[in-house]
Amino acid sequence: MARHLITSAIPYINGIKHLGNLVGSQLPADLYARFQRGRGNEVLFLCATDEHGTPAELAAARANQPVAEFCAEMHAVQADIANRFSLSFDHFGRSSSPQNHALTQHFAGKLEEAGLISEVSDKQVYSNADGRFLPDRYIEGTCPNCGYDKARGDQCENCTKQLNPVDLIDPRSAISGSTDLEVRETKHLHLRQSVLRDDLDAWIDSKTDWPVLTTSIAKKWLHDGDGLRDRGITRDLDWGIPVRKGDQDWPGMEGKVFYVWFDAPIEYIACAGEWADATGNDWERWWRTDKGADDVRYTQFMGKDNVPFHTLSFPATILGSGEPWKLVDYIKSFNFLNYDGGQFSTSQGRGVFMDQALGLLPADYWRWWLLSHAPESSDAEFTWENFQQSVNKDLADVLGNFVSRITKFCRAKFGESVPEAGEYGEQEQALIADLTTRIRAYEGYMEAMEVRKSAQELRAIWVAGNEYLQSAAPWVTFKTDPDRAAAQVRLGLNLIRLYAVLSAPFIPTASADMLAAMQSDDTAWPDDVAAALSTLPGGHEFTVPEVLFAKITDEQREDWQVRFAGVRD
RNA sequence: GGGCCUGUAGCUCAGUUGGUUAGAGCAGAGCGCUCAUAACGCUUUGGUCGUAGGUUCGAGUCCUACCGGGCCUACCA
Repeated sequence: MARHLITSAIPYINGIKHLGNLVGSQLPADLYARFQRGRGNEVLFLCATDEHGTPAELAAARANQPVAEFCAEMHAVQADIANRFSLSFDHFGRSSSPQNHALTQHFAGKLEEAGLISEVSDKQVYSNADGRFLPDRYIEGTCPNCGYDKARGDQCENCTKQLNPVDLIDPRSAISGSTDLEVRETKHLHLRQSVLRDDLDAWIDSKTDWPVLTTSIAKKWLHDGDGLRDRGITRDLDWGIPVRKGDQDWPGMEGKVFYVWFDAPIEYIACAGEWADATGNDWERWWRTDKGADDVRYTQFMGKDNVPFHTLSFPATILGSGEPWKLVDYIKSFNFLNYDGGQFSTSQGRGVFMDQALGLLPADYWRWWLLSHAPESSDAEFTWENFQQSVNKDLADVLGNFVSRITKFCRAKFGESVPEAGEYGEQEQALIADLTTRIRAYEGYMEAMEVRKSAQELRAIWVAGNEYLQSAAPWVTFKTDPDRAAAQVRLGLNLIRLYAVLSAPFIPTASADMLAAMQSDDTAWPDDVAAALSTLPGGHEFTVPEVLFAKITDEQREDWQVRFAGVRD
C-alpha cells in the first residue's frame, strides 16, 4: 500500500478565502487525497492556517482584538468553512502552535550550527506613531517617477517602477497616515541560501516531471542576476515565533520573531506533530526518512505565488539542517482564477468568497466547476454564465438525471429493489469494456494530477451510462422481454454505485447520497469493472433519491450576478 | 527593463518526439426517444490554429520579429 503525504499551501489568517485561493491549493489537494484514499492507499493530508506577519496584526487591530484572539477565532471560522467544503484534512493546524514554535526554533538552531545563518544589519523605516517598523509596502508617498500620490514603498502601482521607501516624496505610514517616520538600524538573521544554490539547482534539475510553472519559477530565482540570494528570516514584530536557537536564547535577537515565510512551511511538519498529539499517531514515520518515511510520496499543492518558497526556501531549510527530513517529491502549482473580467481580491473584497459560495449552493457545485476549470495551463476565468451552464449540464443533466431516470423507471416497473431476472449480454459487455478503458484513463489522469482532464474523463464515464440506457431502452424491452429489461435496469442501478465511488473525489456529498440511495457502503475501487457492476445483487433494496442537483435558474444567476458585481462589505 | 507563461471554432479548452481531410464539451441547427430534473441519444453547421517572415519534402507544433493577455521580479503573504 502506497503512502501519500499531501499538503495544501496554508491559507493566511487575515480573512475568509475566495474561490481563487481555494482552487489553487486546498481543493485540488483534497481531490488528490480523496482519490488516493479511494484507491486504498494510506494518506496523511495536512493543512493549517498561516497566522504570523504584519497583515495579521493589522487585521486584528481593525477588528479591535488582541492578535492571538483574532487568530484563534479566524482559525475556527476557516476550519468550519473548510469542513463545509468537504475538505478532508486529517488535521487542520495552526502555524502558531507550540509544536511549530519548538520546531521552527529547532531548525534555526540547526541552520546556525551548520553555518548557514548570518547576522546582517539593515536600515529600516520605523513609525513612531505606530510604534513599529514598517514593511516597505506599508509606507505610502508620492512616486518620484510619475507623481502618483499613493505609491508604495516597494513599487509604484501606477507606473510599476521599483522603489525604495526612501525614494518616496512625503512618505507616510499606510497604517496610520503618520509622517513621523525615521530610518533605524536593526539587526536580522539571514538564511544563507546562496551557499546551497548548487544543491538546490541539481535537485530542481532532477525534477523533470514537475509542471513547467513550478520549475521555471525556481530556475528564475536560482539564476536571476547573481543567483539565489540570502534571505532575511527575522522581523521586528510582536506576533510570531520568538527568535531562539533551539531552546537557547539568541543573544542580540531579543524581541524579534521569525519571518512568517520561515515558519509557515515548517508548519507542514509541525502540523503532523499536532495531528499526532491529538490522535496518538506517530508523525515521524511521515516526515523522518530515518524513521519510516522512506517510502512516503510527498506532494504539495499551491498557487504560483507560493512556488519560490516551496522550491527554494523551505528545501534550503531542510537540506541545511543536515537532518533526515522528508523532501517534497512533487509540486503541483496552479495559475490564478479571475473573476468576471478582473482579479479576485481579498483586500478589495472582489469576487465570491468561500462562505458566500456556500450560502448560494452546496459545496459540490463549486467543487465540480472549480476543479473542471482548474487554472492549470494558464489563468482561468469565472463567469456566472459559464458556471450555470457547466453545472446544469454536467451535474444536473448528465449525472443527476441519469440517477433519476433509472431509479424511477425501476420503481415504476419492478419496485424498489434490484431486479433479479436476466443476464448481462453483449451490449453490457461492450459497456463494461468501454468503461474499463475510460476508468483506467481516469486513474492515469488523477495519478498525474491532471485535474481538468480527470474531470473530462469522469464526465465521459457518466455520459456512457446515458448512451447505454438510450440504446438498451429498457422501456421498450420491458414490453417484449421483461427479463432483458430487468438485467438492463440492474446494470443501470449498479452504475449509480460505480459512479458514486468514482466521483467521490470531486463531489463527495452527492456521492454519499448516491451510495445511501443504493443502500450500499461498498466503496471499493473498481479495479475489476465487471465485478463492480455486479455488486448490487438481484433483490437488493434501494430508494429513489431526491433530485441530486437542482438546476441553477436564470433568475438565480441574474440575481447573483448583481449581488456579486461590487465588492464585499 | 528582465524572465516565464499564454493567444486554436461564438464560449471553455485538448492537440504527445513537426507527418495524411485540426479535436472535445457547451452554445446553434436537424432527427430520434419518451424511462427521466423540457432531461437523454444520434447527426450536423462553425477554425487561412494572434500577425508577418523563416527552417523543412512537410509546422498549430521548431526559429525570428511584432501585437494582445497574464504572472513573477526577492520587505504582503
